[in-house]
Amino acid sequence: MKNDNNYFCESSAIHADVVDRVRQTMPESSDFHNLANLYKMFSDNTRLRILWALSCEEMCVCDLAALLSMSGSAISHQLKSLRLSKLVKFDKRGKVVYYSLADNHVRVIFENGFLHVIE
Amino acid sequence: MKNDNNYFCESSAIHADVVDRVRQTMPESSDFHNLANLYKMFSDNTRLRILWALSCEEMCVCDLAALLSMSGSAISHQLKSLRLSKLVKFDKRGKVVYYSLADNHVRVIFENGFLHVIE
DNA sequence: AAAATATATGAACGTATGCTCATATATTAA
DNA sequence: TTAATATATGAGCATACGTTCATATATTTT
Repeated sequence: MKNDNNYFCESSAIHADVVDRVRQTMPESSDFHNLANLYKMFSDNTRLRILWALSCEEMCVCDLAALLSMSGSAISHQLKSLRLSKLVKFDKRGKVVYYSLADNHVRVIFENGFLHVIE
Repeated sequence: MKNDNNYFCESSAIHADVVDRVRQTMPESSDFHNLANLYKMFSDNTRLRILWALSCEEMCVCDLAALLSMSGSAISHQLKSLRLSKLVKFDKRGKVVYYSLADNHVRVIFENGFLHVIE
């Protein structure tokens, strides 16, 4: 017989003490949500290269499109995500919009990531 | 008239010097690929909570299912991804499989992430 | 004012992703 | 040996995501 409890393993949770202990120190749900969204920005090749480029120098949309051999539209869409996540800031000068990193956290996150990847 | 060059902004790349400079220091394509895949593991709420739980204590599939109120199947599928990414290791004792973090890099990545999220 | 340029954005489309469900395998218990 | 338990896995499905395309807006150039 398959009842609801089966799915949640309650009738047989092998280490209730472990589960309880971990549960009590769990960060808030919203923290995980925010963290997942932050890492999502780093989980796409295009966004990753954009962030890396901006960690070198301020660049406009057209520069980024040329650097990555992609359409300005694709770059612009990704920049919108990065803006919404507050990872980049921009400065419009004439008809050109210059993007740069919002703060240095991004650089730190990069460094740690590369450390792990290179091993 | 719309030609191929339009899409790559070559005819008008506003700052060819900047683009060239950044291009020359670009990491290899495979590095970005690996890094994106690493962060992808951290970009999902379920995986993030699994990793966090395992950063506290070694846990079996059933424990994790109970902790996160999810099916063992869902947990098992995610653990497979984490295994393939070499972020977790496991130890089968009897019919129970105990999972734990593969190394301490995961903890470091977590700490940096939370720092940014909390601000 | 009209044309050209840089960027932004909504819709559409194909692909990737995460979960469920059914089922398989391995181990222990009866 | 048979039943029960813990985990793994493939197929299917609904949703999310990233790019293209068409088009809009803002600014500069002619």
